[in-house]
Amino acid sequence: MLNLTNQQFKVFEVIKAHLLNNGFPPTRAEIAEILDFKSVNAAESHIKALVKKGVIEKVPGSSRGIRLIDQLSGIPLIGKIAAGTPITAIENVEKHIPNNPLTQNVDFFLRVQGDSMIEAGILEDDLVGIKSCNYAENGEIIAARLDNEVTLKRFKKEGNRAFLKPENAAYSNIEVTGNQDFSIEGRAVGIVRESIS
Amino acid sequence: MLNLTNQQFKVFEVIKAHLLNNGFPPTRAEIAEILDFKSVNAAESHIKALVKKGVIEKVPGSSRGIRLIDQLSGIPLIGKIAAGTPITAIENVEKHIPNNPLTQNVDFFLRVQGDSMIEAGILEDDLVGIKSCNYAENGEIIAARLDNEVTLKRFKKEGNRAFLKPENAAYSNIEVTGNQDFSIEGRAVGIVRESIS
DNA sequence: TCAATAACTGTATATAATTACAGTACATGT
DNA sequence: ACATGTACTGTAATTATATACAGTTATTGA
Repeated sequence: MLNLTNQQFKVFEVIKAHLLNNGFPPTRAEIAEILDFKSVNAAESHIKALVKKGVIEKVPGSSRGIRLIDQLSGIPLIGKIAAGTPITAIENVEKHIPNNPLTQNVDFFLRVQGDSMIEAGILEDDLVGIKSCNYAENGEIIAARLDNEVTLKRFKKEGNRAFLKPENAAYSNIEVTGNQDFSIEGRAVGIVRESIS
Repeated sequence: MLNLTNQQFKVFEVIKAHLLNNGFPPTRAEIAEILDFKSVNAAESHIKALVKKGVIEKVPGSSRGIRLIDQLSGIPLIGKIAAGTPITAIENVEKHIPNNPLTQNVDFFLRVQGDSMIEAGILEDDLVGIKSCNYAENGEIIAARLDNEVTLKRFKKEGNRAFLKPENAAYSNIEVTGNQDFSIEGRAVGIVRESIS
């Protein structure tokens, strides 16, 4: 999204706002009027610049033929986590998913690897919606980082010991000790399954 | 949504699809071309009818000046099914969920009641995305209507017998016989879980 | 049987909109 | 010093689009 000049950003915002308020993109003349340009061509050349910079798309010959590329809005989907990177670092982002009412509490999605949570109804390749936080209540399903791997497990305290508990009888509990590099990335608040078999 | 004639509904669907695919509404000419009308005025008069019936809004003088009236866009979420009604009948619709790329193949969502599919990772209160169809391949998870109740089960053929198979050892298979009022509403193509416990 | 509505074709026109071209002015990096 | 980019004004042509009007055919409820 960067590289945009002030004016280009304003034009981008006008397009976005018009879409939100009206349900369709503005014309050059409408952009010019809103930003008080005296020539429609001012809008036109800003649009060309925005296309060049990859933040919008044009449909030539079509009235109002403007599409936002808007890759940076929406909720990031985290694929594999590169060692040593913050979880939402750009290199970890597989794609972005537009916001919608079903995902209002979700900060990012994690794609599930493996079947360790199968008994909680969470299958491989499911997208787990995660709300960022750095603590967890007993019994919550959380995304935790253990020695630079992010894993989804149920968090259990027993006395003064803490465990990451898979929901699959085939796996055993992982005890969290001071020897490990342990941190909580967030708690699971939803699931999206894109295909069913 | 009712009160719409078949053709009016088609026009409405074309507008919705165009918005989803292109980010802006279609022109009269585009609607006419898609639906194979030879006159743009066919589209125009359907639009007028849709406005009259309150499902779209027009911005006079504006190219592509069509807005969907909110509630009817998006994907219907079906709660309880009233006996004897078509599944997507308006009285069955709990709310509408905005379209998004994760739900591109979904015609409607069903809210899961009960735990009969728990071993397939489908839990109570999950929203199951359904793609409408009236047949099923062996082994697919389908939404089927049996004597005016809609149920989600795995469809199994064995020889010339057909079964609806729960994915929960506590339940037993249901055989589909000619004595029942049986029909297939669609097949499951996705899951959304709004909360996790 | 009449009026109303649906569902179109076909023609026409005013206006909405894109887009090219010709300028001006200023800033920046090479 | 010069090309390149930003940021506009102004004009104009072509095309895209909305929308009115005049018909036709078929269906439906009063």
